Amino acid sequence: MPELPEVEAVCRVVRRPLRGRRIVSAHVSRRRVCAPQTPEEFARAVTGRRFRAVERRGKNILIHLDGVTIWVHLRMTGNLYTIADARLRPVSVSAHLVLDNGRSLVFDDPRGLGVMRAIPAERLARALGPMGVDPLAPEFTPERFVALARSSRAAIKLFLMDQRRIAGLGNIYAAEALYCARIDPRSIGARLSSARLRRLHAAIVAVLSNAIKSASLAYQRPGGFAEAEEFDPAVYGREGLQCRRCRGRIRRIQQGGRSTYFCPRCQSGPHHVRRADRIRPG
DNA sequence: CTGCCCCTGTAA
DNA sequence: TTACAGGGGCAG
Repeated sequence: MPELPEVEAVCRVVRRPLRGRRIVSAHVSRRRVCAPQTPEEFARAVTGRRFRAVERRGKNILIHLDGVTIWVHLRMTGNLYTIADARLRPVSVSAHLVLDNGRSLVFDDPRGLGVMRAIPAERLARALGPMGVDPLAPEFTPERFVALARSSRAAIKLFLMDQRRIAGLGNIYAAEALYCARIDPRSIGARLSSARLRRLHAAIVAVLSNAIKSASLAYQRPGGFAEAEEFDPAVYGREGLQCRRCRGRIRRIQQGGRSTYFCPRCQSGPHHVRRADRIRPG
């Protein structure tokens, strides 16, 4: 379930119980989670090391030990938390680390799509691959955003979700930000005015900051944030329902193989490229 | 760009 | 039973 706000919440929650602790042992119950490393290699790489810092970059969690970083990506259903007794861990746990105070850090992931790998410090940047600017970092300025968006010929929602451009926006908050800024998700970035793009920039920051607040509050107990979720989307998952702003009807379309929700009445655009606008090849 | 894959759970 | 799910990587 996690997008940037939930990943940030996970980091905040896990920071305190890990502070100063050492890893006594590591156990992988789903080989895929640390592939292409073997569970043995993973365990060897992290056992005995001490926690130094927990950092978020986009939707990635970096748990820095001395000399090695545990790279965690929660994907769709991953969750990270500590429990008092590893024997009480749920069956959906992909891996767990036993700490020197007896507690355990568990990577709970029902769908098993998540990733937890040990990366030596010198190989970290390469392992993470090309990553865009984090929308909550100071470098995420309106100017930078406008320039980025202006250079994109993709539909604006796909652009927002491209982690190589902006790291951290996912399907929910991309849709919510576009709704907030009243921009049609099918709009082409390069064709949007800088005024509208600046509005979108502000919307992204506002939507994410707000979501972090509710995610941090909601995510306090093991078991996940799903049931505690207080955040109620304006468009996401509301197909057929009434728009709260204009009483239009929320629509669902497909973009990049995923659902996009928006209000066709109050989210307008320079629209997706129409046939008539295209220049004939040849 | 699209479609398919990874995997499991849930709802219609 | 099918469709869909807030992730991303890959092939075509």
